[in-house]
Amino acid sequence: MTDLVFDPALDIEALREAADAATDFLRTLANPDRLMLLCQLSGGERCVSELENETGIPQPTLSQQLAVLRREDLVVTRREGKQIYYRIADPKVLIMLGQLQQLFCPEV
Amino acid sequence: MTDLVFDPALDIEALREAADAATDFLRTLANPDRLMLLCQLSGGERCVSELENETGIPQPTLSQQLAVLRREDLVVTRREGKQIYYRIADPKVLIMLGQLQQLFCPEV
DNA sequence: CATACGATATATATTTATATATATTGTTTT
DNA sequence: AAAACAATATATATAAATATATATCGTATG
Repeated sequence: MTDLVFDPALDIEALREAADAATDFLRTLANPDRLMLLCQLSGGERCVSELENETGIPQPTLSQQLAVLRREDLVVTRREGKQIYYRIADPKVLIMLGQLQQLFCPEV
Repeated sequence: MTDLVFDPALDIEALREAADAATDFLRTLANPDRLMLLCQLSGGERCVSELENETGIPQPTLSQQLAVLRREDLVVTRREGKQIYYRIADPKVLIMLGQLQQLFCPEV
């Protein structure tokens, strides 16, 4: 019998609240387009047209998915002339990307 | 400028494949009921009625969400008389639960 | 003011969640 | 062994959320 990963002292309502917060976060990552965008942004900020070239995601889809990431405060933007640059704003994203890479990109 | 979390040598098609696999996994976890069930199971196997008592999730919902976890091979079952016992079958689940606990249950 | 860049709106399709009812499997009692 | 009961699974219907494509709009720059 392994140890509990979640402490039993964390009662059921507390667990449910934590689970709600965690699933909000997970749902936001759980889309291939958004996950790829975050991977690109993990290497530093990018403007929309750069992301479009790097990922091949069509612009309106890109814009919609970036809006989701903005709404969840996972990224922030900065305007420079006509370009809008995106960067990761939540450190949890980088932690989770590192973990996912270990689990799903073992060869790297 | 931080380092890329994902190696650039991982070209875009490879990245997309990894992203697809990762998002399948994330989507399965990205539901409060399923996440709570996995948290309970992280402490060792449980039968359905135990899970029902511990989580308060109504039985048909429980059974449906457990079916999702089975279909994705995240859990396996064992019958003992009338009871069916569930346990975690994929080590990635435990790793991810530990990570989520660090990110979302800092007080524990 | 024309053009480039990006955001927003709308429509449609697909997926996922939730509730209720019913079926299946196994156990216990007679 | 048949009947009654308990545990779990499945089916069906409906509602809600999400994804995807297309079209349109706004803003900044040259």
